[in-house]
Amino acid sequence: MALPTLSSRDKILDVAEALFARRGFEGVGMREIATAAGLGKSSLFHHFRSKPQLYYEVLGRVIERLHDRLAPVVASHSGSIEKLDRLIDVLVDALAEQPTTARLLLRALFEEDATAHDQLPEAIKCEQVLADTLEGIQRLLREGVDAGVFRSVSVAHTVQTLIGATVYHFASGELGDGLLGRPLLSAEAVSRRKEELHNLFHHGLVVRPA
Amino acid sequence: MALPTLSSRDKILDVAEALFARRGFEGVGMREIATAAGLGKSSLFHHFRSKPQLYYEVLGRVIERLHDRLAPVVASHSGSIEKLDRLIDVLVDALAEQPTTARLLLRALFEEDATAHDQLPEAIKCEQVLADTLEGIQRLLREGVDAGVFRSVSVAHTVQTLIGATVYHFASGELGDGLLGRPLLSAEAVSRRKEELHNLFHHGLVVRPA
DNA sequence: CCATCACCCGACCGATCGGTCGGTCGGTTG
DNA sequence: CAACCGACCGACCGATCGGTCGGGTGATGG
Repeated sequence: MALPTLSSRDKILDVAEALFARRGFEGVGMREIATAAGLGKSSLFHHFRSKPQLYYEVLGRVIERLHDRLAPVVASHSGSIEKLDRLIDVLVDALAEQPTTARLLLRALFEEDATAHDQLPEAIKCEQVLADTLEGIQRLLREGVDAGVFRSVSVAHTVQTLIGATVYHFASGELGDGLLGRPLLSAEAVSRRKEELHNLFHHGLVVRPA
Repeated sequence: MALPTLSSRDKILDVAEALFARRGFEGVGMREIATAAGLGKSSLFHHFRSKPQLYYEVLGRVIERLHDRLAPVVASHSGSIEKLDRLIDVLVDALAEQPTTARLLLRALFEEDATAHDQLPEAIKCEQVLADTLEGIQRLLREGVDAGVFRSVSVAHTVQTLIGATVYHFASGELGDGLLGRPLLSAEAVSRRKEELHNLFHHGLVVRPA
């Protein structure tokens, strides 16, 4: 475990990410973040202008991490089915590796900005990268529909289904099959989830009558 | 619009439901709820013991409303496929009719209880009814799998997919197809969503090669 | 006519919120 | 040596948090 004495700024971002993921923007105080990072509260404001700015910096990191993994998939030159399968795999992998991602992303996707933080440059960039990522997925689906490989669907609806089925799955308790409560992010569980989604999108749930 | 001068208690519950759905437990103050209900803050504490108690009373109403609509479906004596279809229809209808339901439910499903509210009797009842509802859906799926009508799946995973695909859809902005931003809860949009889900679970997304 | 009651309110409480201020410390620079 | 610097901190600010308290009001009923 090489701990290269990571800078205070990164340390703050890390603990803030964990806390915001768990309890949301309003549920976490700056003092709590500071003590969790081993600093005084005032020191946070040396590195970040305000609480919203810190929040969106955290969120931006998360969204960008995800974007960087998804972008090559949607930009690749394979067939629509393989692209969809790879998208599911990469998405599930990314969400499983960092448990904070799903929760922060889910909050970002459905939560309203109580106070108008939208003018923050960090918030604007977040929204931009996120929109870009989602639009990439839409394009992937649209291509498949145009090529006749996918059924004619509302791609917007399908994206939401895909997001809901993945992000929500990892954001919620991940109850697992029989092993209630256990964290259960084993490689086996992850590949099981991928298989479920592959099958659902390939064949649906209902067994073919013939 | 018959306004039967609904009791202050119900008025409080209504406005609190709307506010909690929008900004979550931590994001809403008692004073805001009070003024929105046309009362003084102290009056809230005449009807409800504490803020968590009010929150879980709100949540309980929502969950029970949903439970009451879903229970007859899972208890009915039709085939698994029809049951699934009806489940989707009823679920989508319920979420579309009251936009607060999806958001409150989503929060309840994935948010952690920051402070241990779990000892509240209202919270316990919430969790009970919710667990009962989810278990009913699991039973529905399990029956279908046992009867060979559904593919062999992890029913827990499938429930989460179903929840994610419906609850998340209505909790998020519901961007709609091309009409960005518009509320768009028209009957047409709702039945479109049902159709998408029916098709997904019946056939998947990929067009059959033969 | 008076007691009771549900209902409602303004004033207030201690705690905590995000954020500021003045200042200390250790490490470059010249 | 002095001058400067980023990192950090304790003390403090006004505002707001959930919650309490005592008292007011209007309808009810003996």
